[in-house]
Amino acid sequence: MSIAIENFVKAIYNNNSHDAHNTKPGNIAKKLGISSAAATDMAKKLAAKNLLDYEKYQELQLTDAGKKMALNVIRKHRLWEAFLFKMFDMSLHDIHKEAELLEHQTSDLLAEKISAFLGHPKFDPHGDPIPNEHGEITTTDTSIPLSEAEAGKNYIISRLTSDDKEFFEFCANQKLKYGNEITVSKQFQKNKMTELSVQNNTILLNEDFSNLIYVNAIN
Amino acid sequence: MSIAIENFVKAIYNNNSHDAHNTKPGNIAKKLGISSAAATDMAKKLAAKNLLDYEKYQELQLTDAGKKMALNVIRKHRLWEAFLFKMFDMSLHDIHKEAELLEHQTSDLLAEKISAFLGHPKFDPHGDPIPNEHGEITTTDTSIPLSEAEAGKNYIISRLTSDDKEFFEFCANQKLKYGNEITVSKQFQKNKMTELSVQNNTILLNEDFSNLIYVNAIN
DNA sequence: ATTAATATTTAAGCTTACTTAAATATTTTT
DNA sequence: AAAAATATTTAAGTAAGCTTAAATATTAAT
Repeated sequence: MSIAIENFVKAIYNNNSHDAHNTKPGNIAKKLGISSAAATDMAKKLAAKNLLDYEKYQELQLTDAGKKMALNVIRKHRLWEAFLFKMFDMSLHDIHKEAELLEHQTSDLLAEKISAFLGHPKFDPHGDPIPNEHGEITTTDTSIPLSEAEAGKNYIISRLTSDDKEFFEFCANQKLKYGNEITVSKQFQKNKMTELSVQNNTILLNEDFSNLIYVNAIN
Repeated sequence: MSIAIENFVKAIYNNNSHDAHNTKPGNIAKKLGISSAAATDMAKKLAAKNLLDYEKYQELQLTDAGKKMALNVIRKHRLWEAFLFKMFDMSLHDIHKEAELLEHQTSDLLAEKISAFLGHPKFDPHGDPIPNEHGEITTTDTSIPLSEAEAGKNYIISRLTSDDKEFFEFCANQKLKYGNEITVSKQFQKNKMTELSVQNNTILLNEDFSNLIYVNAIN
């Protein structure tokens, strides 16, 4: 299957994985940087290939085959991220961009070699789960966005969910990394800011950023 | 530039690098597995982009820009080969196939990271020279095909010039690896066979294979 | 030096993956 | 519930990268 098709099913899967209501052609088109017309066209073509269900004006729904394809690409993406992160001194954003390209040109064999080399990791450097070779995600995610965390409690950063360069640069500078421990000191209700401390730094986050950072409470 | 274009200039460069007379559209077409008509079309298009000189019925000649592009792709190919060879237990043939895909999806930045990690190697696992980041090959090749080696002399294997799976499997089994020392025991003139020994094995090669293995004499 | 065999080029056509513009349907607002 | 705003779909068209078949040129053989 082509790169365009792989990116299409991946975009649907990613848009669909948490909430489930932004997979109309227009949403996917925006994510991929193509026109809505192109997305509608592609949706029809992929429906014919049995990768998704298409009904006019409805949300696009991946079939099992479509999900499997998406998860296979996502697996390769996240394995590359984990691998490049371990091997080279590169920013999360640069790593993401490389993985975005390499994911489509990686055999299942090479993916397995990378996975084995890394000890079959369950998460990538953003904390996103890595599907196994059968396209299954075996971990259950109990994390919540930082915007919903409770003041006075401690958390571990479990996911950084963004592709944005500025976001990653900010996180890197402020030690907001996957696996790091933080303490939420205050949630400002009116202006929706979150105050927290990491490694003796106090940081104030607006809602945009605190929604992109997922955390797990420490018992 | 597209993958098709990168492969096209690469094929011309490779066909042209030793001898210089098999770069007509038909030769390139055969190498790329496309029709001659498609190759002629592409040649005209690339001439318009100033990547090569095209004259009807003549050999295709890369311009400086075309050579630079070819060498940039070849650099990435050979860096990937060296990297995968070092990191993973994979056959030379499999490594070649992966590199053939990855070479087109690798930023200059990542290529530099790989090169630095490997200590800026000058050769890939086949013994082919790795161009530097400016597209220059700084090593001079004094090797000769094994078919032209002298009986009774010792040599170091300097290049294995093939993409063929059977060839690589044979070489791997017979310890015919880049850098290994061999002794040529006899050249059979009539049937063009070469007899040699590697690590206490005696091997008889036909012309097909002895032309693909390049060696350097040991003083 | 013709003829025969090959190779290259031209021409017409196809598929993929887009585009823009217009038509149509859905959603939101009032 | 109708009007306004928004989104989706349809239609027509484009560029890249191929194909096959026919025309033309080159190369090899007699």
